[in-house]
Amino acid sequence: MKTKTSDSVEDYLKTIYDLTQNYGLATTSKIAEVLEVTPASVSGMIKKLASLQPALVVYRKHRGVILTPSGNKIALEIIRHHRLLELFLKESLGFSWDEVDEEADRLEHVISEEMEERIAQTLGDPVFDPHGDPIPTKDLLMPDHFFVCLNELRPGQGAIIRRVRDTDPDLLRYLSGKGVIPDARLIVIGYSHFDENIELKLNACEESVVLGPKITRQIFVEVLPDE
Amino acid sequence: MKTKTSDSVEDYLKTIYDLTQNYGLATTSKIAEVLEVTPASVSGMIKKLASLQPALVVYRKHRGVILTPSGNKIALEIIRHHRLLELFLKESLGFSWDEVDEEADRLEHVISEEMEERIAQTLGDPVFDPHGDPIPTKDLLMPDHFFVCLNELRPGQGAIIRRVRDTDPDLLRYLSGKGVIPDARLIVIGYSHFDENIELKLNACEESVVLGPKITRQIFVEVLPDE
DNA sequence: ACCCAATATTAGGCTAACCTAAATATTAAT
DNA sequence: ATTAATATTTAGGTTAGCCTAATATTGGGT
Repeated sequence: MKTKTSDSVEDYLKTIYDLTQNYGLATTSKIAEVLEVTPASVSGMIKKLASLQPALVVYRKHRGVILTPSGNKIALEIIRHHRLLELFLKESLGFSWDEVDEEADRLEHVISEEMEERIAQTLGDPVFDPHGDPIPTKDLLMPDHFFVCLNELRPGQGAIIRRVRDTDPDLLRYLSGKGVIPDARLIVIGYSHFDENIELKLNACEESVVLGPKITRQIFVEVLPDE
Repeated sequence: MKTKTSDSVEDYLKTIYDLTQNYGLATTSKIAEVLEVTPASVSGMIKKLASLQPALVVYRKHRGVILTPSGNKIALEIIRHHRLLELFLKESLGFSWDEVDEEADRLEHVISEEMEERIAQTLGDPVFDPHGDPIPTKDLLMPDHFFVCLNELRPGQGAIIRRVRDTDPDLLRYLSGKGVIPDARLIVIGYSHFDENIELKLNACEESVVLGPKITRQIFVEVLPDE
């Protein structure tokens, strides 16, 4: 009977997956920053992950790290847990979207296969979590998602928000206060190429909003055809 | 900012609470058996718990251990988590009563105050978990429960099952198969003082059941007045 | 091409929680 | 009251995952 991978290892694999997807590559210092440990600890753990049987990562010193198929599988299992839990906490217990990430970060390591399955069934095998992040299927395939990054839009373009890829509760509360949430319809009404600010008019709100690139790079939309 | 007590410490405190309640006293070897560690490990941990500031247990060598008020408080917090979770898993996710203990054992350490609160609200501040074990209130008072142990009943007496105080999934499945579950109505139809076996006729079942003392000592009932 | 700043790695230690084996205390039985 | 059996504690060791400080590598700017 193979013993369960530790919470810590699961956290590293999930982080490497996320950074690789959203950042292009997973570096020692980025991992350290996300997990709130020192770079030295990351070096040590990565070396260990690379030398496990089977290896969970491929490691070239000073070059960053990528997941092996085994590592990827575990990462996707945890990410499925995490995203199912986020949606479950929101739908079944009434959590708000800025609170679910933190709670799911702890629960993701301890739920059984059976609980995962029951949650998925209760929610009707959902494809997106409350932030619009895709939920891996039961056989660990990541659903395709073809959304456009909000920072690519220009004045005149209409769109529907599909994904807000950030976990900072303060930011999420700020955004939902302005109506910037998944499924909201908007039109871009301004752009400044100096600071890359984008001004939006949400259908559901009177006031327009100006968002900087740090935020717009985390938001993905479905572009609507011109009227 | 006081740092969270470890899962391990929480497990010890919960176990000491349970053994003290159900067994009279918590000995090193009983704790070791429940937690599936060696008695040597228990000795070590108990010494540590007793020397913490504030102490969580009072320890007299070779005499067993009891909880201090601080230790009791933490134990009750975990037991509240555990029992709320058991009921939640059964009511909201459709788990059966023999599965919930194991799942709750892992979840109890990681849910936030807020999640505890939301679960309690969703369930309407319940007083008993699926096995009939009382759930401590939000301010950590253990509800009174005046039930009689099934092994004290004799032929002719009627009763309603209120609590089945066991966590073994096999036993729980066996009992529910025979109709022996909380809220079931029964009449005692036989007793043997040689082996302390008690024979029951459940209202809901055709067949009668004979249960040995090891089982009847774990079952508590509300005795019905004579007809 | 060189050097410096940024990034990453190694070396050496610490702590929590477990283990085994040996020593000691308690209890029950003669 | 002694002894054997049982229960408990101590001594010493392991492992995972973290830390700090020291060292090494890389890559951009001149």
